Amino acid sequence: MNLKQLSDLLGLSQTTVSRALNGYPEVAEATRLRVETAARVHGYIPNTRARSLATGRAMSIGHVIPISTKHEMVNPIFADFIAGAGEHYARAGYDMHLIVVPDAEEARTYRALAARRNVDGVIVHAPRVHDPRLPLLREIGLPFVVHGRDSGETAPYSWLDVNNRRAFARATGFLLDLGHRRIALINGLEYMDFALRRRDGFLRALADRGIAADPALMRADEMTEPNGYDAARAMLAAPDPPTAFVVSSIISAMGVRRAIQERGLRMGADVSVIAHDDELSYFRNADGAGIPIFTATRSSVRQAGRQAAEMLLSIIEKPEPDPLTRLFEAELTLGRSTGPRREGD
Amino acid sequence: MNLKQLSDLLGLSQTTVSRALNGYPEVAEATRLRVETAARVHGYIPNTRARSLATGRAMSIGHVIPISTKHEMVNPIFADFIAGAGEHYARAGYDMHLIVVPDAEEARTYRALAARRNVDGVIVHAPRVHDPRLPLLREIGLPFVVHGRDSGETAPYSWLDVNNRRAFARATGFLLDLGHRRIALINGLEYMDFALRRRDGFLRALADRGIAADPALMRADEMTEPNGYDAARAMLAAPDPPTAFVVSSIISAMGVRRAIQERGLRMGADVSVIAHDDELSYFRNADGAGIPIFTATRSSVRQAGRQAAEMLLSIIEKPEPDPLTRLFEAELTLGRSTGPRREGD
DNA sequence: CCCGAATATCAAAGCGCTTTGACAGCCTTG
DNA sequence: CAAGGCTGTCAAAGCGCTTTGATATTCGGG
Repeated sequence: MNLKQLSDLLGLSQTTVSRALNGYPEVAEATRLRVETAARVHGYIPNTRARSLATGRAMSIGHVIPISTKHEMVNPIFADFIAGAGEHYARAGYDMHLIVVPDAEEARTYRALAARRNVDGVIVHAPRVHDPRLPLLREIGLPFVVHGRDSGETAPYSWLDVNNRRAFARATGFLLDLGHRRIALINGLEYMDFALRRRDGFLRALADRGIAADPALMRADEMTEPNGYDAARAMLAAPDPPTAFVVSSIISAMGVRRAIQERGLRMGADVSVIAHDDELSYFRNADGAGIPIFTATRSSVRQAGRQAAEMLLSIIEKPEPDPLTRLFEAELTLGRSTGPRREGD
Repeated sequence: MNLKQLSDLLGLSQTTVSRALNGYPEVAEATRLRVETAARVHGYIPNTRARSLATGRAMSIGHVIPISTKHEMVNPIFADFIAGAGEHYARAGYDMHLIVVPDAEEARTYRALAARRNVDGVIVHAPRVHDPRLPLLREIGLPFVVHGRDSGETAPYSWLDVNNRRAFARATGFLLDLGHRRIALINGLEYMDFALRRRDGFLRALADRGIAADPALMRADEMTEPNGYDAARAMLAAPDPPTAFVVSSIISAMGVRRAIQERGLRMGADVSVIAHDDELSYFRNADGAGIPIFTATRSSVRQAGRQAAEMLLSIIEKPEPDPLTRLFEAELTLGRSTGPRREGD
C-alpha cells in the first residue's frame, strides 16, 4: 500500500492525503479523519526512503562505535548507552544506525557516511584526547554530540559527560578521610579522555593533602576483570601494599575484589575499594537486599544515552549557534567495600 | 556532488556514469576509468536513499534487540555479536540498523519496519520458546536469521546456534567423571530457548548415569554477577551442598566464584565450576599467562555474529527454497576451576 | 562499398514521497 | 451583486538514483 493507492482509494489527491497524514492545517478536519482511518485500516505507512529523499531528512542517527583494532574490544557500556538512546529515538520517530569503525579507517568511513546522507547526525563514543573525529565531523558539517569530552579540542562542540575529575577526587578524598594513605588507581586506558580526567581527580585529591602519588600504585589498562585482578594482585604482593583502591569500572573492580579475597583479606575491612559504577544492567551494584556491594561513584550510562539522543535531536531540529553541553555529577554512594584504615597498615 | 553534476562535468549522461560506477559491461573500459577517477577526485558517493528508492534494496540489515521491560536489561552478548556482524556488513557494503524493542510492542514495530522498507532483513536475537516474532516475520515476508533457535516453532526457518544441549551434557558428564554427584545448574531465564536446551543437556547427562536431579540445585535467573553469587551462596549454605556448578555465563560464574571464596573454599580444589564462555571481549576467560580461569564450554559470540550476517546476506541476495541453518559445537576447554571431588564430600 | 551486428552512449521513465503554486468554490463585505 | 478573502483540494515538479528501450557509432564480412 503506497500513497498513490491510498489516495486513489479515497478519491483524493496524493497531496491532500499526505497533508492530512502529516498534520498540515490546510485540510478539513473531516477529510483528515477519513484519511487517517483509511490509513490505519489498510496499514499504510510511508516508505522511509522515499520520504527522506523528498524531505532531505534521513530521520536516522548514527552511532559510531570504534573498535580498537589492537584489543578487538567493544566498550561494555555501549549496550546500555544504546538502549537508553534507542528509547528516545523510538519516541521521536528516528531510527538508529550503527557504524562499527576500526580506528584505522575513521576518516574514510565518516566522509562516506556524510556523502551518502543516511544519517542526520551522529553520536561519538569514547573520545580520545585530541580525537581526530571532532575536527573531521565539523569539517564535514555533520551534527554530532560527544559522549564524553576531548580535552585536546579547543573549538566548542556539543557533549555530555559525567564530572569524572570531581568524582574521582571525591572518591579519593573520601578514602583519605578514612585514614588511607597508600591508595591505588586502577584506571582505563589513559589515551581515553575520561581516564585522563579520572587520573587528574585522583592526583589532585592526593596533592590537596600533600601526599605524593606513587607510580607503582597507578595502573592504566583495558577495564577487564582479569586486568583488575592482575593489577591488584601485583600491588598487594609488593612490599608496601595499598590499603585502598580507586577503580575505573565495576568490571575491573570485580577483579580487584578477587585479588583481595584470594590474598585472604576482606574487602571493606582490610582493604577498601571504590569503583566507578555506570549502572550497567548486568552488573547492578547491589546484593540481594539492594545494598550496594561497592562504594561507588555512580552515574547511569543508560540515562546518558537518553540525554545524548535528546540533545542531538534538538540540535538537528533547531540548530542553535552555541553547542549544547551537559555535565552530570556522579553520586558517591556508600557500599560495603570501604572502611577506615586498620591500625598498623 | 551528485550524479548529475558529475556527469555534466564529464560530458557524459547520467546513465553512462551510473553504469560505469556500478560495473556494467556495456561501457568502454576507457570511459569507466575516466569516470572512476573523476568520482574519486571529486569525492562522489551515491546518495543511499535515492539509490535504494530506485533499486528497491535498502542495503541495510536490522538487528532487533528485545528489551525485557521487566528487567530493563540488555543482553551482554549483544555488543560482541554486533561487532562481529558489523565487520561483515562493512565488507559487503551494508548498513546496520538497530531496533530496540520493548517486548510489549513487538508486533507493531515489526509491521512498521516491513512497511517502511528500510531494512532488507533482520537478525532476531535471544529467541524465546514459541517466540511470536518468527511467525510474524514470516507472515510479513521479511527475510530473517535467528541467533539461537525456537524449539516451539515447527515450520522451518534460518538460524545459527551453538549446540547448547550437547555442550551442557558434556560439561555435566565431565564433572560426573571427576566424581561429582551433587552438581548444581545456574541457568539463564528458562523461557529463553538456549536456557531450556542447556537445562535439557544437564538433566540428560545426570539421567544417563542414573542420578536424580535435585530441584534445589537448579536455578534460573537473569545471568548477572549478583544473581550467580546469591544462587551459589544459598546452595553452599544448605545442608547437602553441591560440589560442582555448571553455570550458563561467565558473568554469573564470577558471582559463583565469589560465593565459593567467601565461604573459605577454593574453586577448582574444593568446588568445581564449569561456565559457558561466549568469549565476550571484556571477560576473556584467561589469566595473565593465557590459561583459562574457568573450565568452560566455549563458543565465540563474535564469530556467531559474523556468520549470522553472512547467512542473512546470502539469503537476501540469492534466496534459496530451504532455510539455512548452522550449528556450532562448543569446545570444552580445561581451565583451573575444575578438579576431582574431594574425599568425604 | 553497403549491410547488419556489435558496441557505446543517451533520453526518459520510474521509485514513493513532499511541497510549491494554482485553482475552484464559498463566504463576507461594501 | 461584484470584489476580495478564505478553505480545501489538486496537478506537477523535484529529491538522486537505476534501468529500459532507443539511438548513434564502429567494424568486419560479403
